[in-house]
Amino acid sequence: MAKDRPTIADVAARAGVSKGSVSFALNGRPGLAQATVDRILAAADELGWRPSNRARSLSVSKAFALGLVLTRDPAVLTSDPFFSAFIAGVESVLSRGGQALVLQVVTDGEDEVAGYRRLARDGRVDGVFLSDLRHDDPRIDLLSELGLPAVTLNRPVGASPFPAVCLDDRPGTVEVVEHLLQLGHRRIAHVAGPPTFVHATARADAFVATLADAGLEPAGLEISDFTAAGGIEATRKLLALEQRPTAIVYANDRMAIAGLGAAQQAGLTVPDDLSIAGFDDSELAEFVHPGLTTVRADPYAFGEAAATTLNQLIDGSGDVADVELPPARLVVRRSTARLEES
Amino acid sequence: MAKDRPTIADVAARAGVSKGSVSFALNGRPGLAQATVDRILAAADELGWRPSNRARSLSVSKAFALGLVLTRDPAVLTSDPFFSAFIAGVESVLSRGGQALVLQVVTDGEDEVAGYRRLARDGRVDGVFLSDLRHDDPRIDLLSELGLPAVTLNRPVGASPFPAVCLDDRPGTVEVVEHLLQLGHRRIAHVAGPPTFVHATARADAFVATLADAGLEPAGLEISDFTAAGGIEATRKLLALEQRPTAIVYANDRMAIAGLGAAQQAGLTVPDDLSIAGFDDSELAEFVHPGLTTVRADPYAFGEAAATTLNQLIDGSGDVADVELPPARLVVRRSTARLEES
DNA sequence: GTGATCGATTAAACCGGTTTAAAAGCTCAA
DNA sequence: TTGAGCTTTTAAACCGGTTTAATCGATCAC
Repeated sequence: MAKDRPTIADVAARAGVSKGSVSFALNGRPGLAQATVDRILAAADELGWRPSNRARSLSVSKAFALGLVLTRDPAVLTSDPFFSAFIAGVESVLSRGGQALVLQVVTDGEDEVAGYRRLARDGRVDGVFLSDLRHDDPRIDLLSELGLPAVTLNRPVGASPFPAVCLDDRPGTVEVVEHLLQLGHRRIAHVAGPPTFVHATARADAFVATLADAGLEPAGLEISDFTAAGGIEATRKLLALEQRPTAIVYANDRMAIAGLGAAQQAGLTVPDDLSIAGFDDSELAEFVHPGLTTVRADPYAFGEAAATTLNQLIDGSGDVADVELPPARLVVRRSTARLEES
Repeated sequence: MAKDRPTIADVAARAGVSKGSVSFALNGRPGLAQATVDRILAAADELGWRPSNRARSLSVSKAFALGLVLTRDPAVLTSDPFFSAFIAGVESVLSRGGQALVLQVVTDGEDEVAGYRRLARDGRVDGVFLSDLRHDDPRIDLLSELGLPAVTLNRPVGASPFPAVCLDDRPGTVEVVEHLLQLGHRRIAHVAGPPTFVHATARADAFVATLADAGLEPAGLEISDFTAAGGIEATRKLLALEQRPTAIVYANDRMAIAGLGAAQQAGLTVPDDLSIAGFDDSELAEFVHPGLTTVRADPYAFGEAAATTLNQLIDGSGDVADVELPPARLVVRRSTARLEES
């Protein structure tokens, strides 16, 4: 009943030409008479012909798909608000072009390497996105070795053979700190992400540098892990300091929201006793109490740009330039306030 | 340099047999002498041969991939904690078997239909997961029409030609309500998800039924939308009631956490003035202040079971039975407390 | 010794496209 | 009239597997 879809041979028969001519016509190759091309296109249209990308895959050795490997600890049901929007952005590019996105969620570093190897070995994808860049990221060498094209989300620290699509974290961080300084804060602490991650150190460095520009030192610098649990712990440590900070800047919203809870549990009122700022502008940020001052990027646009760039690299006409996206910007809500003289 | 990978012809040459024999040996087909099979397998092993699933795809008309289409509003950078763990579970099954997961994140109903059509038309996947079931879900007919095998996550309300993998929401909801009743609450309200969703009504129905069993009526029933913003609004309405509820049960954590913020903003202390419970046990649930009483499922196992079942359906030997997973269970934290007589 | 039977193996077709090399048709010059 | 030089078209090989039908060789009955 589900009548077989027409193949290129059916189109050829209907147009009264050979398979080869049909292929030429469909791919816009020169060398065919215009009249013939028109006839073939009409025939294809009438039959409702669609290319089989299985067949195309085999003959042109392409997968017509891009890959994303996310390394996440499933015990912590972590789910970045970043990625659903990012993926939607990627999708918007792939759906034109008839490409697909292959996703892998793996739980540790070993699986991660295995995941990329598998994508390459099975020829599942024509290229991959490299997210959550780490210092001396082993994936860069791995992908070079595998010969798998890639685009890095933000710029790795060392040399990289891959184009980078960048959304700079630092201006947002600078804005947060300057915002707090303007509110009169002088004892400002930072809860950073794991220093293995480039974006964690970038934010921490921007934090320290901005304070330094104002002639200040961090009132505390806790290295944490981007999780809510880590945020709680780091916050407790900071609040236990002799000179308690009057403001804490977190490297992501998850830690900030957890830290907000920790501060409240410790009997502090936010923002009266303590100002708090996050990073990401996750959905909840707006709706916790008090609303979280944070930094907002545009992950959807990030996804679009990354997909476009990766496709350019794969279609491979020459070098592909890095792309610079508008940086994340400060969003002020109620969790930060003018320092009360006490 | 990147020497071409060995093909089945190379293996055949090395083992001194024909291509066909190699194919038989590798697929464990009977009819070959054991000695020959051993020789072929050894040759394949020595050459490091791996099947090309592009070629296999073409000749057996299978994609060796499963699909998941998520409909999410990217403006609300919603990201279910459910799905990253679910996907990791799916992945754990697919990685054995050499399959891949194709993910689409779409932003509205039209794109959703187009997404499934595209997956089917392009032969991208051999089957799909049907999540976030709706009443009279149009996707069931759509997929039947497309002839795309599917597994539903939980059971649709009407007839369905597809096997269902079920993780019952209701026992958890019943437990929440009973927990609150035991704490002495009598005015308990519910913030439900959109009634189009089966799981939203399932939770709401279980809520109402459990109260009814105790001879009570809901102290309020707000229909919301699973978002934080919706949770805020619903909470405000409930708190404005003449007879304010002493406890609110939310259909998910996101609304509950937002509701928590709203209650605090309204000057209430949770749980002293108001008990609050969520659903999902998202990461933040444990770390907001006070820690959120909620209901926890095992989305990783859900993913495993769904993938296994879908594969059984695709490999298609006979009917596939529905799968019943252990239901979600109550997790008690600090956001619910004994009702203080006032 | 001949033919039937059966197990092991192979050649070739096939999946649905792309691509190459050759052929066919046409124009034009010598 | 021949053929050189184009443009247009086609046949066939190819991508790397699977599958079918045929073949080969050995065993067995008669």
